[in-house]
Amino acid sequence: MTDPETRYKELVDILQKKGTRLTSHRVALARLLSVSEGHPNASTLYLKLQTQFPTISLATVYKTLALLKENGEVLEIVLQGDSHFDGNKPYSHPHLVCSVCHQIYDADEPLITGLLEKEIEGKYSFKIQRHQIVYYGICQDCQNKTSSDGSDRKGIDSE
Amino acid sequence: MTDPETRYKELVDILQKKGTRLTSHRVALARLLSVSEGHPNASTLYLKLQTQFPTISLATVYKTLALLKENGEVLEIVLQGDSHFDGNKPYSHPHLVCSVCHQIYDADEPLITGLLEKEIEGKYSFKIQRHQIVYYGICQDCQNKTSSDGSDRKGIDSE
DNA sequence: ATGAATGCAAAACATTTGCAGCTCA
DNA sequence: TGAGCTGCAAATGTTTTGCATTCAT
Repeated sequence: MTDPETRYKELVDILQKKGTRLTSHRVALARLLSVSEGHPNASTLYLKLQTQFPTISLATVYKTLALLKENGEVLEIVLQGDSHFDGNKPYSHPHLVCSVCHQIYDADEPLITGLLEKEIEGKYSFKIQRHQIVYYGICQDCQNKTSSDGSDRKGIDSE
Repeated sequence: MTDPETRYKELVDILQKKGTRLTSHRVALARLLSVSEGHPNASTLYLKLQTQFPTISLATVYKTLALLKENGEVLEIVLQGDSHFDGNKPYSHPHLVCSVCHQIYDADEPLITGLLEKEIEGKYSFKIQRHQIVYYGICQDCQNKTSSDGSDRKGIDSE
């Protein structure tokens, strides 16, 4: 949607307007989130930040993610084992999780989603606030890797 | 779907046919799962079993749930904090989670689901194996409790 | 300068694991 | 009888918390 630079400024702006302090670590996490294309977890974000900010702590990463989430600027995807974070599309949307490589892909919200939610709200008298939709399966890359040439090719391809 | 008694026999049958041993604790968990209407987590199952089997351990509950899950007889619903289990409808289907009372409700799979999955499979070349769809919001009970008479009524109603 | 934010280490959880001993088949 | 199962306790891994110190404003 928005380019990383714009999104970065947006995130910093929001923190500023909320009256929270713009520490170097928060700014760095905002920048990292804005340029992240995947769906990193807290540890991954921490490790990446650590190269530039050797004193940053994992606790600060968690606290800053919580802060951004409270303000609706980060989407948390709760998976088995740990949570993953999206600071670029912080609204409910479906994800595809590959059972082989464990990569997480974004999916567009299908057009009928609105109708579907209306159906559920009517049928169960349930007021929907948000959703987490995850499809598990095999991604295109992993289908190609395992189908054509068979057998396992440890160490031949990139990880 | 099936009544508890039938489902209980089914579960025991499956364990038997798989060649695993029918220990008293496994049989008890099978029975408990078959009569459970909600979506208990491991601790809840453990606590309920403990009243009849004081020596049962939480580890055994986890191991037995894993065994049943491997055989496709239990559905695990991964939520923030812990997993919940359904031994009666062990196939992917949507759930509604109330943000107020944290109750988990079953939803029927909408009829268009098949089409939706075909759309995703085509668009992303992703081979879907299963899904976990969770809608978060306010359930009917909690809407009624908080809307009409306003304010909080601690201790007046049942928990 | 002062209160919010930080790093650290410890705590809090759910879940898993290793293993000696028990028990179902 | 003996492999599979069990309970126990310890280990694991993620996330949270308490608190003295630091730092943005």
